[in-house]
This record gives sequence, C-alpha cells and structure tokens, in this order.
Amino acid sequence: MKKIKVHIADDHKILIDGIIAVLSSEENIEVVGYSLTGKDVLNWFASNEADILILDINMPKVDGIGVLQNFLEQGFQQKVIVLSSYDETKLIKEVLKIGANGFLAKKCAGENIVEAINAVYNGKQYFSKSIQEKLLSTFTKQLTKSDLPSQDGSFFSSLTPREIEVLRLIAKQYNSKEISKLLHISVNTVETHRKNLISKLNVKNVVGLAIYAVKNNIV
Amino acid sequence: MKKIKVHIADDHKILIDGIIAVLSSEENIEVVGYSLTGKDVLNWFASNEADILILDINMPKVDGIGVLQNFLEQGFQQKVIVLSSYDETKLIKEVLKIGANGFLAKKCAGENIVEAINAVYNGKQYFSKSIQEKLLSTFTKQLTKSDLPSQDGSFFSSLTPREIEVLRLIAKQYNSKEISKLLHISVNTVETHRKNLISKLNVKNVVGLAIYAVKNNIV
DNA sequence: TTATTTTTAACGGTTTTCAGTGATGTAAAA
DNA sequence: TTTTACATCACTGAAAACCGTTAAAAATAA
Repeated sequence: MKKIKVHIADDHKILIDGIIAVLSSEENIEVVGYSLTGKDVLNWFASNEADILILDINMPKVDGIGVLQNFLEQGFQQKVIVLSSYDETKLIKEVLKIGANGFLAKKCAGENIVEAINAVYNGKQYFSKSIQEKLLSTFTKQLTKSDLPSQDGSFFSSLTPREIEVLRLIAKQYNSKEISKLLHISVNTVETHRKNLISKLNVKNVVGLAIYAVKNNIV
Repeated sequence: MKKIKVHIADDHKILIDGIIAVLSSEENIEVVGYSLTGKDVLNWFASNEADILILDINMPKVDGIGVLQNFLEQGFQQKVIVLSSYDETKLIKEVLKIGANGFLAKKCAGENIVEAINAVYNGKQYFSKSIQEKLLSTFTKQLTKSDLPSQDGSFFSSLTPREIEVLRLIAKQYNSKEISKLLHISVNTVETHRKNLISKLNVKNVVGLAIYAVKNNIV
C-alpha cells in the first residue's frame, strides 16, 4: 500500500513532534520531513519528495503568505494544508485565493489533521469546523453589509522586503525618527512606508501593524 | 508502578492531542485531563487529581500570568510546567517569581516535555535549552548593564479588569476617543489607563501594548 | 530597452499619543 | 480605622502619528 508522504513546516518543534506522534498511528500516512522555517520548506522540496505540505502560516521572519506564494509559484505540485493559530477571515480568503487546498485552525482536534490529509490527497478541499463557520458567517454578512469592500481592490498583496524591514522595527516599538536613523533614510520615507503598510494590510493604525507583525512572527 | 498524572492546558487542541500522542509511549506518564481555557484549569483541579499541570501561558481572554497566579494562590500543590510560544526574559522571570517549576518554549522538541515531567515530578526544576540560554544571557548582562532596573520596582504586576478591558480595545485598533465612547467614560480616563498599562507592562508605546495583547491572547 | 516595481523623499495640515502632575470617590484589606 | 488599590477625571505641552498627494531615482522584470 502506498503511503501518503507528508512534510510539516512549523516553527514550534513541539507541535511538529506532536503531529508526528498523532500521525504515527495512521497506516497510510508517513511523515517524511519537517521544516522549522519558511525558507527551509522551499529548500527541502527542491530536493525531496512529498505529497502534502502542512504549512504553519505564522512562521518567523518572512511574511507567511509569502512562503505559500513562493511555494506555489515555483511550480510545486504538492497539495498544501495551511495551519494557523488565527482564524481570521482576511487570512483564510487570501490563503484560498493563492491556492491552498485545506485550512486547519490550531484549536481543532488532532484527528482533523488525519481527515484533512486524506481529503486533500484525494483531491478534495478541507476546512476545520471553526473555519467553515467563519466562511459561512462572512458569506451571510456579505449578503447584508457588503463585507469589507477592501477600498482599493487589492489589499494584502505581499509586502516588499523594505516594508517588512520597517514593519519589524515598528513592531520593536521604534518610532519613525528612530527607524529613519537605524536605516539611514529620511523620516519622510519611513512615514511613507508606514502609510503604505497601513493601506496594504488594511489596518487602521500602528496597532494594526504591530498585531499583523506578531501574528506573522515578523518580530 | 505509579504513573505520573498530567493535566494539559492549552487553547490549541491540536497541540494537546500532539502532546498526548507523544506521552502515550511513556510507561510512567498518564494524561488524565486537559483544558482549553484558563478558567477550565481551575475548575478541573477543584474536583480532579493530577500531579503536574502543563500550562500554556498564552491563553485566550485572561492574562496568562493571572491563571498561574490564581492556581498557586488557591493552594494547589501540584507542580506546574509553563509552556510558551515566546521566550521573553520578562515573562520567564515573572513566571519563576510566581512559582512555576519548569518552563518550556514551544519551539523545543517533544522529548523535552518527557524530561521536564520527570524532572519536575522529582522535585527538580526544568528549563528548555533556549530558556536556559536566555536566562544565562540575562545574567551576564546584569553584570554589566544592570538589566532592566524596572523603574518603579514592581513592573508586570498583573492588570486590573478595567485595564485588560481597555487593552483589549486598544488591540482592536480603537483610539482613546473611541474607547471612551464604547466604555462611557472620559477620554482622560482612557488615557490614564493607557499610561498605566504602558508603565505596568514596561513597554514604550501602543505598539508594545498591542504586542503584549496578542502574545497573551487578549484579543 | 521599455515597463513596472520599489525605494526614496517632500509638504502641509489635523489628530492622537504621551509624559507629568494632581485630584476625588469608593471599596476592600490590614 | 487607616491604608491600599482601583476607577474615575482634568490640564498642559511636546512629540508622534496620520492623511492626502506628488514625484524622482533606482532596481527589476518583461
């Protein structure tokens, strides 16, 4: 019997070990590798084989969405199940738009991951219960309140390296003047980056930026 | 042979299931229960028995430190191993001051949890490697730079309910004026709370508050 | 080599934050 | 009963954030 080969990417080794332990009792699933950073994922798949990638979207250093984007853009054909601590509508939508095959909130039960792997391997999509609920409620809201008109059309497009750099410094509680000195650029430039970040990420203020940064481990 | 009874508290069910799976191969350890919220922990221990509590410090709604504090204040004699996504010096110090027996960063390997349980059960303290490194570097810094004089003496004392309320709204990107309307209090009061939060949590500005809020799931 | 994206920069004006200081009522704890 | 902690409110001034708009280099991609 052919086993489904799975690769797990998450910055929490303890969670990886946990998932491996959960999957070890499954006859038809085999964990063939794991990565602790987004970068490692791409490297691993460049020289190894797996059927499914389980990807934690909240990984350090890089914009989590970016990893997923790169992975799919580089032509990898493997199915992707996204794991996330946060079940935010925006995030779910974006992930689906980019092309993930499944979405699991971390608060879901371990057995769901088995279901997800089997479903996705067989060409289906899989969403954990809380995600399904989110999507449904979004859908119903859409009927009434035209959920998040998204102002400019394309929010959430991934950030430029410089923007991520500025964002990281913002999240370290530096103000614009301090950031300008650290990066040797004008305060105006920093403020421009800041404004662009706020509009790109569709948040209201620095607080929104800080929260995005933490949730995406850009710290 | 008497088994070590363990209770796990974490808001990520998938992690709990993972840890259970990891521990299932251990002859002398038995997971006798789990909680998904801080509140449940206290309730569970009021009517059940366990030797060790594995507590995720980043749990929803309540100030994670608060749960630990309540647990120990209510006279529970069980050993506590704290799990955390973030290995911040401040947090580690506070947790140890309150009286936890072990501290594991989530990025550590699954086997560490077994070591931690055994060590703590036998009256020892246990810290995962990254935590040990943090503590060491803090210690060496102390010799040179008098690490965090903490200004007023007692930073990080846990927050009042009202402060947590304000903090939650700040983390939702409301500004002071909006919060004052939501809570039907004066802007000045909100600003006072905000200032107290900043000094209590020893952060620099709203960004620090937002980050604290996310890391403690006060969202 | 164009075309596009990214990074850089500026200006003027409004709003908000933040630090400092001080004050009052209330409720619980010592 | 007297602290102590909590929530409430006020005023000031400087600093920072925020908004809108514009636009030129520089780097990259088509």
